[in-house]
Amino acid sequence: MKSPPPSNARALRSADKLKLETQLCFALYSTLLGVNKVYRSLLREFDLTYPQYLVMLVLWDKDRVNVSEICDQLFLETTTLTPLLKRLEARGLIRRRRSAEDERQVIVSLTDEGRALRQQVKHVPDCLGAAMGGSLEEIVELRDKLKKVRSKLFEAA
Amino acid sequence: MKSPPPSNARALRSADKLKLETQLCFALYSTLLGVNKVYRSLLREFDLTYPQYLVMLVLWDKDRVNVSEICDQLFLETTTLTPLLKRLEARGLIRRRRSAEDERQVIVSLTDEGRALRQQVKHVPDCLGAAMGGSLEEIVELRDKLKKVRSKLFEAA
DNA sequence: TGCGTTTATATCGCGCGCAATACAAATTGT
DNA sequence: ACAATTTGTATTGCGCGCGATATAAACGCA
Repeated sequence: MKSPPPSNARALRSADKLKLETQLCFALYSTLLGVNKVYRSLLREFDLTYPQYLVMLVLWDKDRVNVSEICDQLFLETTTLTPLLKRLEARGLIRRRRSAEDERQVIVSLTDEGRALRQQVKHVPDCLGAAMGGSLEEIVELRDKLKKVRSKLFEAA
Repeated sequence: MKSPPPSNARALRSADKLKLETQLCFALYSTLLGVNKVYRSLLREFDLTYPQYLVMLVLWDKDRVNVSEICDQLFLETTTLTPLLKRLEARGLIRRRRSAEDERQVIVSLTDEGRALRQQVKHVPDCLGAAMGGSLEEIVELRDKLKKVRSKLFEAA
């Protein structure tokens, strides 16, 4: 009713910026909670978590990569990936072996079961597209805007 | 070079949909990793995590709410919030008391220290805006598109 | 009144996600 | 050749985030 207009019509008052609905970051955060929720129900039958599924995506694209290359592609730390990879190995989807050329490196490769899984999950991206709604154009646009924000964030941090 | 064009020029082949760079979900996931990274460095001095900060945002907007109302606003489960709230209480920022009217409810309220913290962090949203770049219009547009995706995801799951 | 159901919160177990730290292999500089 | 540095991975500790489960309070209804 009597809310005073800010001096600059495009700016927000400090109090408004502290509101949840205003914040892009919270929209991102809460949307990802929804993404995880959907992936959980989709990947449940394969006994996979979403981060594990992401590692499989990396390997299906390029087999036999070392740990730090997976780190780089997924924006994750070794600390996160080492135990995750061990679980994938225990599950029988991947193998981990020290490189012969460079003993420091651990080469991650797909097992036959890991390779075979690809066919079973190939419908998953479509399931998510359906769950999120929107046209292909909208999805591509949103994705590329996020990538831009992501690169800004990682160079800022 | 010799990649066969799909029957529908706007559609993607199943193999391409399984690539990381193609996926909107991974863009979301990895962008949030960047968001968390920036928030960690910003909130470090206040000894706050990002989810804890979100709870404070809820309380600064409306003091004296029960746990499930915080759950609803943050899209989180009680399971996540109960221990988080205990940590905030141990840190001296909030109080937790059983409601007198309904003994099942736990009413969460700000301490003086919790209320005072608001002034100290009010620059944080601007810091993130700067870290993410982009105009206010772009941010608002991206935020609202994410909200739309979020509502779809939660009704799908 | 009494009994089944719903609601609100809590406990437990597990898998991320990262900072701090450790350590061995590889590389570099002298 | 050897010491210092860098690189690649692993270990530990802690805070989410949620499914499965538990429990007490409130409610509904015969």
